[in-house]
Amino acid sequence: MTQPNICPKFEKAISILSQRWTGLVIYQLLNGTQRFNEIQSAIGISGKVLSDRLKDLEQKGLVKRDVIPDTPVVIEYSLTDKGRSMEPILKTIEQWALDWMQVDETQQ
Amino acid sequence: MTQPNICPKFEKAISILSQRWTGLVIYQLLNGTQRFNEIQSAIGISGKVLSDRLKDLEQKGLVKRDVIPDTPVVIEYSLTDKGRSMEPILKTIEQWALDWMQVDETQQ
DNA sequence: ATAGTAAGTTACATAAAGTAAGTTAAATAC
DNA sequence: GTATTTAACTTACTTTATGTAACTTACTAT
Repeated sequence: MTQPNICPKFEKAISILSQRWTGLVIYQLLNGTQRFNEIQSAIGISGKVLSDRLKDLEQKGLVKRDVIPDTPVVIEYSLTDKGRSMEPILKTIEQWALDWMQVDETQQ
Repeated sequence: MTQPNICPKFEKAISILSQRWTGLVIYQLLNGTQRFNEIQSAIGISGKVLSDRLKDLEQKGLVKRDVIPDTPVVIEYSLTDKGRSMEPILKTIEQWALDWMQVDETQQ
């Protein structure tokens, strides 16, 4: 047996979540529509990687990018239905974190 | 605002899950105790990275490594209680995958 | 003796992420 | 009206993570 035997849908889902920052970006957008710099300062991601992630998430249909023709132009990011459907996943992780994670310096 | 304002426990939890392969390794071990090569061939991970991940998960208290003094020696990996406590997370992801993921070549 | 298996490790190559400076366009600030 | 600031990125470069393939060690089977 050299071929993986994992459900391809599950594999795809977990490959999304296991990309660094993706979970945090979606978690952050669960709070509602936000602008680039808001997301960036909220989660402490670099502009370059946030830009990558947002493009990727948009392309995957999880995030919507809206250009508001204000002056100057404003760009708003929000979750699509598909994006919002990940809420139970993030909430389950949140609960697990509260139950099992301890924050101290001596343990990584 | 330049500092992140995310709950540190949540951040820690999601940093575990957003490390490539970690979710799949735990998911795989939900099926019960397994040996190195079993995990490797089941999920299609390289020996090097699996070795890294198992050490890491052991150090985080999620995975237990048992040396069975058979001849030749057998090494078994299994989840600790803490590791098994991630089951709801993985199951939620699994359900989401069934509901929302489509597997085809035209979409990434 | 020779080959095979389990559980890794090592050396090297490629890809992803981080850092910091630069870009564009419009909006104040002086 | 020139100079600075802000938003939303992009570019160039460095560091870290991951992948690939060959090697190791200890035992077993042929």
